[in-house]
Parts: sequence; C-alpha cells; structure tokens
Amino acid sequence: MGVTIKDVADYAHVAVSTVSRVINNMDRVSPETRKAVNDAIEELGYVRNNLAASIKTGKSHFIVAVVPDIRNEFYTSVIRGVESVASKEGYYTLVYTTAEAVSREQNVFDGEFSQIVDGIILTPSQTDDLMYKKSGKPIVIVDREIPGSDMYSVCVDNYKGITLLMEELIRNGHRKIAIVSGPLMFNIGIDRMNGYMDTMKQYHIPIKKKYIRTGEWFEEDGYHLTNQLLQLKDPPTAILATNNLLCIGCAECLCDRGMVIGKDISLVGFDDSVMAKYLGPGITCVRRATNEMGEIGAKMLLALLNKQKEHFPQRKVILDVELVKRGSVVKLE
Amino acid sequence: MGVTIKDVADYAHVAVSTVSRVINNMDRVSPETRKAVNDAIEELGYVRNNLAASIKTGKSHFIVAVVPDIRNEFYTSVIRGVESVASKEGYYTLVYTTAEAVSREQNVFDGEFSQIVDGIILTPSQTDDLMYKKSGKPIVIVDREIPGSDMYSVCVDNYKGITLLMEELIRNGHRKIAIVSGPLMFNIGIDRMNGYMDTMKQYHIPIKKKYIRTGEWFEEDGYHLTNQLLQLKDPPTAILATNNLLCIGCAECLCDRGMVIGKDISLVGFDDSVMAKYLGPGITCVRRATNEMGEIGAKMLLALLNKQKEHFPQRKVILDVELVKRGSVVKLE
DNA sequence: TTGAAAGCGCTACCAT
DNA sequence: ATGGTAGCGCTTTCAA
Repeated sequence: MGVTIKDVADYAHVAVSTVSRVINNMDRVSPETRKAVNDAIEELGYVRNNLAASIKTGKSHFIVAVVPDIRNEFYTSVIRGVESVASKEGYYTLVYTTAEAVSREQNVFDGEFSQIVDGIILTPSQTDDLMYKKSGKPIVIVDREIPGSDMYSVCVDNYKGITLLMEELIRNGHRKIAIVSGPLMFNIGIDRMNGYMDTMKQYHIPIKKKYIRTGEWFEEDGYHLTNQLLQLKDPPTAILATNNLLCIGCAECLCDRGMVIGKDISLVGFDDSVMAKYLGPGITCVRRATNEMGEIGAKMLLALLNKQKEHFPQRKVILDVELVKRGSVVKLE
Repeated sequence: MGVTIKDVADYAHVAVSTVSRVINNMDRVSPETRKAVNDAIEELGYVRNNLAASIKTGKSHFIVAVVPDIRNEFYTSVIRGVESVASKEGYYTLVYTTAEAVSREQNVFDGEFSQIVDGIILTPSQTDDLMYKKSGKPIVIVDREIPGSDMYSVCVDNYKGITLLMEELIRNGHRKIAIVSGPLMFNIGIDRMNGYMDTMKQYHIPIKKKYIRTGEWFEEDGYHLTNQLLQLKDPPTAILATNNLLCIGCAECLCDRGMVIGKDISLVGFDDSVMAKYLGPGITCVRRATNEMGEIGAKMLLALLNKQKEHFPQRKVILDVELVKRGSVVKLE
C-alpha cells in the first residue's frame, strides 16, 4: 500500500510510537521532534490508515443511518439533521437503505456492517428488537417505535397529529372520512389508526370498514387504495393519508381520475412535503420537525457513544406536531 | 470485543489458519474439519471482523456514492441505480453528501474516508481532478464532467436536452425566452447554456443578457432569479430552468406571485420530477434515465475494481434524453 | 490436509 | 520525552 507510520518513523529517525503520538496530538512530545515528524509526514505524503487504527481502538468514527427509503424526503430530512450534529462531533454519517426489506436490514446487523460503525440511527423494518440488540452497537430508533421495546427512540405524537387532521375535516362538515394507512406494525401505523378511530367515536360518527384501507407506506399504495375508495357506491368526501408518500399517491389517483382536490373531494395528509405545498390548492397536513428528529436522534446516539447516559435520562423522546391549513379541504354545508 | 477467530480455533481444536480457510470458503479443508469449524462458529456466534480482514486484503467491499444533495430526487435515483448493481456483486453502497462544499468533499479524499471503500461514485463539486486522482481509488464520475479530465464518467446529452426544450418553446411562438441556470463550472452548466445560445442563434432570435440568469443549483436560486426576471420592464414569456430544483424554485415564485403556469407564463425544465408532473398543468421537461446513470456508473466502477478495463473501453458514456410534453407551455399567436 | 508463524498498520503499555 | 514491543483479528506464506 502507501506510506506507513514506519516509513515516517525511519525518515524522521524516531520510533513509530513517537509518530503515533504526534499523529494523535498527544502530549509529551518535544516541539523539535514534533516538527521533525510533521515534516516527514509532509515530505512522504503520509496519511494515517484509519482502518488499522480502528481495529486497535475499536472506534471508527462512523455512524450509519439506516432508513427504508432514500427517496422519501422525510428520511432525507432526518438524515440531514443527523449528519449536521454528527459532523460537529467528528463523526461521519453513512447512509444505508433497506427498502423495508428485512434481509437488507440484516446486512447491517449481521456483522457485515455493524463492525464498521460506532453507532446506528435506525428506522426499523421489523418489530423484533432482538436482532438489533444483538449487534452490541449503540442504537437510536427514529420515527418508528417498536411496540414493547425499551430501545432509545425519538418519535412524534402520531396520535395527536391524526386528531388534528380529523378535527379539521369534521369542523368542515365531513363525516364520510376514509383513511389510507400503512401497515399496523409500528406506532406510526397503530397510533395513527387509533387517532382516526377515537376521533370518529368521539364525534359519534359510525366507523365504516369500507373507509379503512391499509397497504404499505408507498406512493403506489396510496394510488391503489384511493382507486378502491372511489369505486365505492358511497365514496368518501374526504381522504386522510397517513404519510407523505401515500398522500402523493392519493393525489395522483385523484388527478388521474379528473377530480379536483379541494373542490370535488378533500385530501389531508400526515407529513408535509414540497408536493403537499404546491399540489393543486395545497394539501392541508400535519407537519413535524424532521430535521430536529435527526438532530435529537444523533445527540442521543453521541451521548450513548460517550457513555454520558445522564444526558438522556429519557429513553423516549416524543416531538410535537402542528396543523398546516391549506386549500385541500372542502367546506360542506 | 466479541469472539475472535482464535476462540473458534480453540473451540474446534484447530489452527486459526484452518478457521480462516473455512471462513473464506477455500479448498483443502476436509469435510470433517470444515464441519467442526462451522459448528464452533455456530456455537460461539462468531462473526468475522471485516475491518481486520480489510487491513490485510486491502478490500472492504464498500463503495461510496458521493453526491451534493441527498434531498434531490435526481441523486437519490442515481444512488438507487448504483446500489442495485453493486449489491448484486457483493458490494455495499454508502452514501455521503457534500452539500456542494469542497471541504466536505475533501473528507472523502483526504484519507479519512477513501481507505474504508474500494471505489467511489462521485458527483464532483470542483473542477480540479487532481485531488480525486490522488486518492488512488477507482473513481467514476456521474452527472457532471470535469472539463478536460480523462476520468471515467457517465453523463447525459445536456446540449441536446436544452435544444429539445428550446425548440418546443420556439415552436409555440416564444422568442422572449429566459434561462435560469446553475454555475457554468461543469458540462451540466456549460453545455446547457450553449444549447440555449446556439438554438437562439439558429432561429435568429436576439440574445438578451437580461434573460440570462445564473446562480447555484438550488431551489432558492430558481426562486430568486425568477423574481428578478419578473421585475424586468419587458419580462420573458417563457422560462427555461436547467435543473429540477431550479425549476421547482421558479414554479414556487410564479405561484407566489399569482401567475398561472401554462397560461400567464411558460415554464420548462431540465429533469423530470414528481413535482414537475403534478405541479399545475404539469411541467414540460426533458427526462433522463436517472436510475440507469447509476447502474452504468456502478458497472464501470465494478469493472475498474475487477481490473476488467476491457469491459469499458469507453471512458465516457453519454446517455440520451427525451422530451416530455405537458401543459406548461403557452401557445402564442 | 493442517499448523505455525510472520506480518498488515496502528496503538498503548512499559521501559528508559 | 522517547523507544521498544506486544498485541488488535485476520490472512497468507511456508512447513510438516
């Protein structure tokens, strides 16, 4: 390979241990020696082999963000947050996508990957936290929470978010409200569905099974499920999509069928997005602090890495949400 | 740390070298020994420390995709392509964002990062390819081309793309055509600008400096530059945005100022996007095979890694583009 | 077919 | 303040 610490030591007429001390900015090195070593490094164009260092120290200064989908701006926004605080602390952030596939997630935890990183920011794709814990690496869960797990996590108040949306709909006279949901595996599915159910009950609106549709979390599911909804004899007057991708899918379907959002039908969504802002009249939605989720997640992880658990006495952080009113809700008489 | 190759060797009553042979699926191991070792591995829950292996073999089986912005769906789409072919060949794809900042790019090449990976897929942020070459790692450039550099790259026909857009505009009677461009550093800036210039000349339309605006490649630049354009005494009838983000920024600005795209003004853009499809009447644009760019880039890189340079006699691949007509172009009398 | 041993490049401990 | 040296976990000769 390239030039090693030994080459530098020889060149500077010192011992490798001295070079190591200089490289790592440790004290107990005389200015002259330090200079000699630095000159040698400069001269030889030496760069330290961090891999070799990692195997000794057990620290790589890499963390990895494991997310389902890199094309979802929610996750990229979270990653941004992670990266911004991690880089300030001298950590590099890698990104790995699972496409919601458990097998890809396994790659991360079955050694292949987890050795290379000091810690993991994870949006899990399955509900058994054993595999995660087995890796032995500090892990912080973001966005989703594994039911019954005690892992560190940062989520938002999903229940409240849906409640906000539902009340906006009901306030505008809607009673035929359909929900387009992802799978009911994690809190993001379950809490949101509960928010729907409870609000319906609270306002004494009969819950109709035909208005409740679940699929995966992707655009095509939103499209597909909306299509089903529109084929009903008694179609809903409002659709509530429980994440940004589903919402886009819903909107696409509505557009394709010539329906005008905010006029012929109402559409609201969990999660804001560029699309939600500019699609038709603007989609009324619930917004959460995505960057902040990443930032807090990273801070938790760094605290874990530095064994400063006191910094995060709470294993679970739950962030607030806010309603963003735009023009996608029809006012019914 | 965890259980090492030595533990396995002891447990199975063999030498570490034998365990190593089993792990690496080498021959010259008797079935019985192999079984004993595998049992020991199973029993002890051993996972190989790839980091330690890498320091010997010099191969990590990681590649990294270095892109300016992870929130830009163009790049995430390219990354998808990279990842899909890399994973088939047993490589893991890491993602690192530079935010167009040279300093962040340096992290990749100043050793910190480049040691950990076998190869790099790069969308460069600066035009000096020396730093890149110095890393000694195989590199494939995607999207952008460094002027005068002989590095392996895969790009699209930027010149043609703009020509297509310009002709569509001119066909519809436009002559006051403004261009909202990114910096003229790489081919993506230069070729697109040349496409604009040449087409204007070809159709004998006088080029007006006030209609030519350049900024960075981001949404806010599109917004800002469009704003300038609209304040002109003699504003353009059509705006050509030279990437997806600029286009979205243009659209936002137009919306905010109450202008209806496809009616009050025309907007066309380089790059398709979800936004472009559903924004207002749909934005007419030029589409390129983004996934394919990543795939080809990864194939090139893998060929380089495997020293099969014959597989890619051409150092430069240029992909075609196509015009996608939608409703954002006003037909002038 | 198997084992012993010499590194890979670096860190960290123990001497000096 | 500096040097010598024993590993880190693994691969890879070279012998046996």
